[in-house]
Parts: sequence; structure tokens; C-alpha cells
Amino acid sequence: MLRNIRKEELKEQIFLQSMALFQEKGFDNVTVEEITRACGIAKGTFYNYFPKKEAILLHLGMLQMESAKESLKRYDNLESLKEKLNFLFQDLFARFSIYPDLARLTIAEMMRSSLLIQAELSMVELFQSELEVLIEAGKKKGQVLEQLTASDVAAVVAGVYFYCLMVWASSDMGADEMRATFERRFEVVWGGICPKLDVGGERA
Amino acid sequence: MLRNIRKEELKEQIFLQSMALFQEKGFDNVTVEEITRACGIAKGTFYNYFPKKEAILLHLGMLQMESAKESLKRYDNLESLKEKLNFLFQDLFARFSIYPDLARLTIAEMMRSSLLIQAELSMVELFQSELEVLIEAGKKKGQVLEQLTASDVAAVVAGVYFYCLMVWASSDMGADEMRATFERRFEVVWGGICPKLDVGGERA
DNA sequence: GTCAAAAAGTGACTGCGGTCATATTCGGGA
DNA sequence: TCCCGAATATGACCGCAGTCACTTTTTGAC
Repeated sequence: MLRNIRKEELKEQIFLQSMALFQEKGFDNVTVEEITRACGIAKGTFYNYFPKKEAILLHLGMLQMESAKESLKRYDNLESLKEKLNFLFQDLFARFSIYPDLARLTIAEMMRSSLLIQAELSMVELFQSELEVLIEAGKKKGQVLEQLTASDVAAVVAGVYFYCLMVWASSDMGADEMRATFERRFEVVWGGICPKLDVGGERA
Repeated sequence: MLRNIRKEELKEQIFLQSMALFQEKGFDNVTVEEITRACGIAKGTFYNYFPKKEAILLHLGMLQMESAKESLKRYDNLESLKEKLNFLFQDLFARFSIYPDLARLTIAEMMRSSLLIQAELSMVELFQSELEVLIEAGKKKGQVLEQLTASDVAAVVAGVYFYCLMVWASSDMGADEMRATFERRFEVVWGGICPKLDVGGERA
């Protein structure tokens, strides 16, 4: 169907126009009518593409996660699970800091939707399951304590990550500071995930 | 001022009527006018007591945190930091499961507000700083690795806790299952916070 | 090319959260 | 007891997200 291509193109246009307006005026100061006017369509049409105004933010979050997942492939040859995870998170942080103003809204919306929308799979769960795959692989190579499940480890790591995102987004912390903060905290949990490596590692 | 007592009483009444209606009909199906009608006051008066409709949920969250903090005092004589934290979290989980339907909204609102409201101190930050006090005390007794800061440890623990809350609220998991899940994950991070105790502990 | 059914587009309309100018009540100084 | 400024209450009003009955366009079977 040619129709489907058109549809995707229009969705993309709505998304881009929205982002431009949001950055210019702030999310709350942009009305759906304004967005549709900028796209040359009627207000109702917007809702054929996004169920809510906030869904634009979710779309952004989804794109960022997907592209981070994409870039993860480049690190596939790395031996160390810890390094791999670190690269992944640094990538995600970098992506979020592209739109620092929208980031907090996006993060808020990601969390909100994962709590409130009874969709099959929320973004947060999706993210955790991605992590699980990595961790399971690392576990097979003996980089994770035997008695821990990949699911629990993924949840712990995801928890620390999201908490960092949250605190970052609600403060005036710079992206670099956040990265450093996350690394310190990741180090703490890693001690519980694979203590052996730490003993021979860089710690005093 | 007698006025202040009256004021607190009315605020409490608005809160209680709101909670009753929310539980009966669901948050989204209750209008502010309905709440005020139930209290025998005008719509505008509501906004003298709560800045937004969602602020009711924040108030609930705040009350729960405060009462958990209160009950924490009962555990003050416990020697082990780990146990203390565990009791605290079990307490909080218990409180959230009193209103299981509202819990997810409350949690969502807590996180949202901590991201979006530039208030002096968000609830999440408040919570973390409470944890810090406990952890700092534990550290002085040698129950936390020397090289870790109380702030980082508090953040890690809070991250795991909030993540559990999030996943619980967005699933049909029962309160007991959540508690067990949290304990497992708490065990993981604790391994990074104070590995020594684990060696002589219950693990294989 | 024709036509019917499905898909996509439309914008007037609704309902509600939140505001604000005005009215009412209170409290305490004289 | 009276009066005035401050605190509180009020409800008509506004703006906007989201809906829906209707129109236009597209598609593909014949």
C-alpha cells in the first residue's frame, strides 16, 4: 500500500513540527491546533496519528531507545559486560542531553505511561528486557554471580539508571556530572553483581 | 489563630472526600466540582487548598512517607542497617497496598512532580535525604564500605525501591510478590554496599 | 471507467481543569 | 460595640485537549 508510506510520512512531519514548536515555546505553551496548523491539517487529524498530545514525547523516547539499541551493536565485540552496559548508558545519556528541556518531559512521560497505560509493553519494561538479554549472555560467560537471575540484575541496573535520569532531569545538573554520578553508582551495584572482578580491579 | 485550625480541618475534609470518590469512581471520573459539592463548598475554594487536582495524590504520598518515617523510629534500636532499611521498605509497601488502585496514580504523580515541579524539595529527594541519614549512621558503625558516600548508597537503594514500586504499580503483581521481589534485589545491591557481611551470611 | 466500502480528514462541539474579579467573613484594635 | 483590612469563599468564565458525526479521498474488484 502506498497509503502506508504517506501515513508514516505525515506522522513524521507531525512529530518534527511538534518538536520544533516544543523547543521554541515549551510543551505547555503549544496547542494541538498550533501543531496541526503548522502541518496544514485539521486538528482532528492529529489524533489519527497520536492518541494524545503527550504521545509525541513517548515517540521521542522510543526513537532514542531504538537508536541506542542500534548503537549497542557496535559494542557487541566487547568482552566485558560491565563495559558494554556502561557504553549503553553513556549513549542514552548523550541522547537525552540533545534536547535537555524536553528530556525531563520525555522521561516523566515515559515513567507516567509505564505506570498508567495498560499497553501490552511499556517502554520501561521493554528496556529491562533488552538489558536482560545482555546480562544473560554475560552470566553465561561467568561475569555475573551464579545465584542471581538476569531479571533481577537487569531490574537493579535499570532502577539505578532511571533514578539517575530522574534526578538529573529535575535538577540543573549538567550531562557530564550526571554521567560521573551514574558511573559511581553503577560501580556500587556492580560490586553486588560480580564482586570477584572488583577484588582484582581498580579499587583500593 | 483559630482560622488555621479551621483551614487544616477543611483541607483534611477535601482530602478525605476526594479519596472516597476516587476509590469509588476512579481518579479520572471524578471532577473537582464533584469533590467540592461533596464538601459543600464552591469549586474555586478547592484551589485555595490544593494547587491542582493531582495535588491530592501528592498529599496522600506525603502522608504515607511521613507515617513510614514515624514508624521507622520503632526500629531505631535495631543494630543492623540492612534490617532497618528492609523494615522501612516493607512498611512503605504495606502502606501503598492499602489503596492499590490509587497507588499507581500516586506513584506516578510523585515521580512526575519530582520531575516537573520546580519546588524546593521534591518528595523523591526528601526520601533520599532521609535514607542518607540512616546510611551515614550505619557507615559510622562500619556497616557500609568506607569508600562509598552515603549519598550514592542512598541513591542506589532509592533507585531500586522506586523501580520496584513502578513495576509493581504497572502490573497485576500482588503486594507479597512485590515484597519478595524487592528483597531479592535489595540483596543484590547490598552485596555491593557491604560485601563483608554477605560472606559470613546466609548465601551459599 | 464505475461503484461501493473502507480509510483518512474535518472542525464544531463538549467537558473539565484552572483563573480571577468580586463578595463574604473574620478578627482584633479602638 | 463598631469598623477596617486581611483572609477566605465564590461561581461565571476561559482555554484547550480530546470527541464525533459527517465529508472527502482512496482503493481495488468488476
